[in-house]
Amino acid sequence: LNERADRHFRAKVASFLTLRPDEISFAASLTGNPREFPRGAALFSQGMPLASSYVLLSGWAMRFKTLTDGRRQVLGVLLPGDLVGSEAHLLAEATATVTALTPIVVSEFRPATIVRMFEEQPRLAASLLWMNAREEAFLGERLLSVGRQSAFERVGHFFVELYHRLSLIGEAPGGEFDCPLTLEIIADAIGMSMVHASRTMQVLRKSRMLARAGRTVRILDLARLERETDFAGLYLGRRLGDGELFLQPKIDGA
Amino acid sequence: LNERADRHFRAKVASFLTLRPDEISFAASLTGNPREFPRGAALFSQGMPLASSYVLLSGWAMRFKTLTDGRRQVLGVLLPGDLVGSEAHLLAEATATVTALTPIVVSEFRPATIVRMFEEQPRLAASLLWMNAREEAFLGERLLSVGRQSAFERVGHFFVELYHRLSLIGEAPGGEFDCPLTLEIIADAIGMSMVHASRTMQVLRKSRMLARAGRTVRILDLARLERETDFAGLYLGRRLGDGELFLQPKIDGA
DNA sequence: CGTACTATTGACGCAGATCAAGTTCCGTGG
DNA sequence: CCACGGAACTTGATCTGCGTCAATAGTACG
Repeated sequence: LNERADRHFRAKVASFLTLRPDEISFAASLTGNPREFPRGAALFSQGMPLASSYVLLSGWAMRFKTLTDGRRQVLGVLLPGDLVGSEAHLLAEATATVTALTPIVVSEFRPATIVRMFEEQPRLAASLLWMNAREEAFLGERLLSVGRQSAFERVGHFFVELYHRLSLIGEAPGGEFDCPLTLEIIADAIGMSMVHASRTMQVLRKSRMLARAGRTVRILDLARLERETDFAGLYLGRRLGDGELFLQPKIDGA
Repeated sequence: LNERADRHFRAKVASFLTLRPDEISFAASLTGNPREFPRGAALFSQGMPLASSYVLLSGWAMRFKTLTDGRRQVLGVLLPGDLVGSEAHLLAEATATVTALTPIVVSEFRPATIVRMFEEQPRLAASLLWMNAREEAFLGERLLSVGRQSAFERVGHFFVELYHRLSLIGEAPGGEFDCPLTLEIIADAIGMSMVHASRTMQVLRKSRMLARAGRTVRILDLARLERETDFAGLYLGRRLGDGELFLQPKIDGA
């Protein structure tokens, strides 16, 4: 049960570096101690000091911020294998709220584990930095989209990114996936109103690129969608070789 | 000359942890090898593989992304002491372009230096993660602002953040600072048109909160500006104690 | 089988984009 | 020292993408 769930996390780390046996066992200590949360539960909230970090083992969650009058911006959707809240230990408090979008299973671990990792497993520590860099790249893409794209482009771009991330963990066979996001959440992720998001989804449907019926989303024309939304790729990065800690660039600077 | 410039970087790291002598000398190896770029020069570009990372020693730079038709989104402004491009080694390529907004001095270092840091100086490696987390927090704030705030709030919020960051490095005495950003750049940072940014600046000026004359910006009423733009703080985090690597939270999770 | 989400549709209004002329501010060279 | 040319900025007029409001209709679940 837990065995299958933590596969996603290890697969994610392994997409960055080839794990050695000792590293696999250390990584396992991050994905032990499973814990469940019901749909709607908050793992932690904006402004709160944080006691633990989590690996999301199964289910979906989202990270969002709110203004004092209630306006909300979804910063990102968290999928199985994603690390949650590791950055909030470094800052004094959580800068965003994380809530479960479906019933979820997470693995909780204490900051002390990260400390040990930095001291004993530098390669795993580097992969933490890598995950962080990846998150930041997603945020940058979203900011570009929200700041400079039309409603049509924003919606399309959002779903293309989601599709690619789900594909990586084998959750979008045949371009179709189960999507527990409501229109309101989608709207809050791309910075527009729910009403307009609804109308824009219909344009996408009518132009035969993307269909959403109930919780099922189907990508109808990926190539066109990527072209018309200026989708640039997932920025996953190259894999790390067996011995190396960081990527050795091909071009050497003086 | 270089001595004074690298103070900012060390001060920044030191705001996270108290550097030990060996750590200071290691950090110095990051700020050696200074190199100059003229205004407008690109350190690296979106899509390019990266050979080096940089510490910005003096001057301003910006990080931005563009869509294929030329629309531009500024992701952030880089100030003295900031780390530039460390994440791009982990991903295959730079996800944004970085250009100099003034003549700048940077210190260039090779990825191998980061590797050594992870192996020999875990506390410094952790501070790298901290800087990354801080960057991500800024990006999240910006996304909230661009996605959910009015033009007035966005402009105000942008300058309040800038003011606080400059204050930390002692570059905004008396609420006044030199700002080499053009209106067009400001507009591209907050996702609006230059014309509207211009009009909005005038509203801020007339309401006696913020004035911008030539390259000089003066914060006239910080408290009101922070309140009306829902500014939440800089998320700098607590300082690390002498022995510890990561923050030990006060509340212990099970 | 009602109560509460979630989504759709239409009407209307406005914040902010776009277009088009200026104007001011420089740095540069004559 | 002044004239010139190009940034950077301002101002006004007009337009439109998207927000807001409001009513309706599925859907899901207890």
